[in-house]
Amino acid sequence: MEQPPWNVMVATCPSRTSLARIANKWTAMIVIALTSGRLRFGEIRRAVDGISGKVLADTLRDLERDGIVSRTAYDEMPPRVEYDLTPLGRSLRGPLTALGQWAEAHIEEVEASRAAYDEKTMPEEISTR
Amino acid sequence: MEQPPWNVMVATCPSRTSLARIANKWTAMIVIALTSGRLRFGEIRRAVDGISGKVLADTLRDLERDGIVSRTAYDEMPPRVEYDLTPLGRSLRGPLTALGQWAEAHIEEVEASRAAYDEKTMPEEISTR
DNA sequence: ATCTGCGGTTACGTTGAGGTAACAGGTTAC
DNA sequence: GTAACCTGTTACCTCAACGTAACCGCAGAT
Repeated sequence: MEQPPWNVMVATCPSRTSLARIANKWTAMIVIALTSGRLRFGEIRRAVDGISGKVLADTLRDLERDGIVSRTAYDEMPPRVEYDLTPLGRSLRGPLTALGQWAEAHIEEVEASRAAYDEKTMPEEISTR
Repeated sequence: MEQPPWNVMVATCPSRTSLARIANKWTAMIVIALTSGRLRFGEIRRAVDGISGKVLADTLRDLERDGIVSRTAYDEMPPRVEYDLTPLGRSLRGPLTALGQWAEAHIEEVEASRAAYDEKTMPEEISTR
């Protein structure tokens, strides 16, 4: 395999648009949700607590367009559509679940750091306890 | 290690704010840039091509607040400030560099998928109606 | 001394992401 | 029949992220 000329650190490189798509909280949560298998729209919406229908629809469309997620619409009534990770999308599970687990594992450290930072930079007013 | 009660899939869980911070294109690129070692503000700005001074300053401040990046200001003239990954930040290098490499490695697949998607969904010409 | 240049930061205006709520359309209940 | 309901999508409006450009403070040049 040749070394590709693509470089996300170059502003005009197309790979940066791809990085922007995958380095995104909604993308991360949707991919994490789909890790356990294919899901319907409503199921993803319930799995990714707090996501609005619009954002979910938009993000899924972008992910489908980029070949990360597959969309299968069944012509029945009421309408049913199932989403799944493509092989390409499955290759993202590792890094993205790692980010999710990192956020959960280190939130206490992060919050402690935030408290120390705020204490140091802001005059002591609220909190103090 | 006990299993933490934190869960990024729950909208109100504090870990989600942390996920939002790290699942971000600017964060990813800055961490990638700092992977090779500590850098000054201007050096990061040159490394992360196209980032504006404001966004770089804001993102670095947030990363410092979260304990991911350390900031060392030298009291000399002209002013000099160096940024480095903390141990916590170093634990992000793996997943974030993986995302960067993914973007570079799969951009051709992604672009092909986009082209196919656009071809399929958009008619050749705009149907004037 | 004043002028110029650079590193880091901040004020302001614009754009685009995201939330709200209504919609399409078929199926069931009446 | 039609009225209510369910799934996925879309129109509209708000607000925060982002880029532009000016700013601040001092060193070195003139």
